[in-house]
Amino acid sequence: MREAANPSDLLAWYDRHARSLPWRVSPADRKAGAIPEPYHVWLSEIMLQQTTVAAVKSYFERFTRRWPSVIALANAEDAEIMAEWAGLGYYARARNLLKCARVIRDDLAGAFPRTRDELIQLPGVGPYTAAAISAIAFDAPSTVVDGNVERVMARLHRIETPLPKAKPELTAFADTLTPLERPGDYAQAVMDLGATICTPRNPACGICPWQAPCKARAAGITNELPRKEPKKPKPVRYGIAYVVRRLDGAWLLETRPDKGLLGGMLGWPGSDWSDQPLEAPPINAEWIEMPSEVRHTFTHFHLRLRVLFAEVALASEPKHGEFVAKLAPSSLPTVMRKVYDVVKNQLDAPPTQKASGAQ
DNA sequence: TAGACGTGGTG
DNA sequence: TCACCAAGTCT
Repeated sequence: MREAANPSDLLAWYDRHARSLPWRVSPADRKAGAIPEPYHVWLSEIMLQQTTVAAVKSYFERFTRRWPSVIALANAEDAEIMAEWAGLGYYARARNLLKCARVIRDDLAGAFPRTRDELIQLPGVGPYTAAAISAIAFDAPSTVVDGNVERVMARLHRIETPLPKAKPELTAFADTLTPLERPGDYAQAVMDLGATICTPRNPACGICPWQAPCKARAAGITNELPRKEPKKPKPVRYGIAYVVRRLDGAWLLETRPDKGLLGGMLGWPGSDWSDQPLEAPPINAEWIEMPSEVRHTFTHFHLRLRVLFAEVALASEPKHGEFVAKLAPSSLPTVMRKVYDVVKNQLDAPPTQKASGAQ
């Protein structure tokens, strides 16, 4: 007779195997009375939305070094935040991060709310993040349901309904397991289990603290769960990026509108990304097409960008955008940095023989 | 409610 | 090479 999954077994595993993360208070420190900074918990949770731990680490370090408190972050310029977020993706998160920080500064006396119901009203904070902050920062018995927890619950209970339809059922199962003791550690423990043991492919069932109660393991179908609805194919879109360098080395860039793709981020002027007619270049110039196009895949389409480059005189007046004297490529979203790289490589290449074959 | 919204690592 | 995937939210 199989025993039901026990939160204590998972917590005991977590005590031994918790990952050490820059924003985390270890189970040992927590038992000694340490409490995580709500600011750190909130910032890390926003960054971790649909984003891997490995990608988040350096961003978290840079943000907390530059803005040590939510007030400091609230006082930052929009452009500073967007530039520091560049490369992490889902830029609406950065815009909502600032909105949220300013709500906390202006309306909440600088303090994060403690309950799930209050937290979920903040910009950029949804059901998962509200539960995570209340559990991890305030040790409230909130049930966190992210992709990890969905996968763990689907396997533990052998839920064969495909996602996202199975979500309510999985949430209900997760709810029955959330303990009143150490709920903050428990929330992190389930997610660590999903990230390190109960992985999407080739889970390490042999060392799983919940292997005994796991129904998917008993049935030998761990690799098939959770089931998911088939994805729609991504269309290909085409466009042109116009890269203009002034003779003093300044680059012509524009800040994209807040709404939509790459909203609020710096980017090169360009055509729309579609099979539609092309927009006129942003300045009168002699255009040179770069030998390689830029390919980039977004969540819902593939993009192929032709890159046209021009060098212009100091007095040139662009039709739109503005010249940036000192461009930090790291402040560009990745697709725009790829465009920059193509131009930079071409400009740096030996003018005569580009295909030397050396090395 | 289903689609928009980024990116880098992985098998 | 390429589809899948990751600590989701918003509209």
